[in-house]
Amino acid sequence: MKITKSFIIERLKEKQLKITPQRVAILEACYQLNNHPVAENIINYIKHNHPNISVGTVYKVLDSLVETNLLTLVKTENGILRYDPTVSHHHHLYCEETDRIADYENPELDQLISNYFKNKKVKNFQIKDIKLQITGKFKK
Amino acid sequence: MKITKSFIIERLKEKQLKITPQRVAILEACYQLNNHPVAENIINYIKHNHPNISVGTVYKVLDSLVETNLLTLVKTENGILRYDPTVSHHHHLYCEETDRIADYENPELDQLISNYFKNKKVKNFQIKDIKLQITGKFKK
DNA sequence: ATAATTGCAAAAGCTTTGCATGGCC
DNA sequence: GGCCATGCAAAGCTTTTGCAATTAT
Repeated sequence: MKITKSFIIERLKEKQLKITPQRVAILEACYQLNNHPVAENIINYIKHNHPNISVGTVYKVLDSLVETNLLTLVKTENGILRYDPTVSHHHHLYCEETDRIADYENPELDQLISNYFKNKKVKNFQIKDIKLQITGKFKK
Repeated sequence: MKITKSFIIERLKEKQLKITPQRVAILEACYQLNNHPVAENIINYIKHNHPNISVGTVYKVLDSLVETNLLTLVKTENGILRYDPTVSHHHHLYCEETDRIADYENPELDQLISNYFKNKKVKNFQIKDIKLQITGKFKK
């Protein structure tokens, strides 16, 4: 899927966010950077077009994009926030040797798990969503 | 399972770690605090017995406990490190309203998923481990 | 004895905040 | 024009680091 500027603007408009060059650039960067970027990755990526963008702005924009569900946060265990532009249901492949994280979609598997939990409830817990964190190695 | 001091010391010895009061207290705290504590929780918990323990020491000890696999890190999306004393294979229940995280074990489900991936490989990825992030609500 | 661990304090890293300025609708 | 977003810089919070003093084996 090719990410165009108008696609980005459409997403922002849907959420009634004002269209600013910074927001467009940041959301676009999240789509282009395919590795669930951290704030610094985004800043570097947009630096040539927005040399004066401030770190504070980037974090504020990211906050509002997460709040409006244009981005989601990725769970990690190293204490750095990473952002994911894919908001539809999917799982993550975590490389155990590098910091690479990839998306993984599999509706068939979702169905299997969902069916399993139709019969077997988790005690004292109401399930809303299940995501797999799949750890391993990417093949070269 | 009752956690005794000698149980803790046994775990440390298995990993050839020197037995210090700080290490014993910190590992014990991780077992007693049932909510995948952050460093601050641990410091508060052991404060009455170790009023002068230093923050730096706590982090260094936690590092070595993670390195020796006496603790694991929990994946979160808010950038704070949380520690888990259960190192055997298990999943996590994440409360969507609070920061509560609970362990969830289910060998039958593990089997189901493992069987599924025997036939259906993930492209360009060699799976080592699969954990579920189950989001939802704890029932009162 | 000696090698590792601790405490302390400083520094580092990431993120948030406040406020004046500027830009979008 | 009015309100919201941005830039800047300072502050905040969590975690790491270096080193001298202490402790476990």
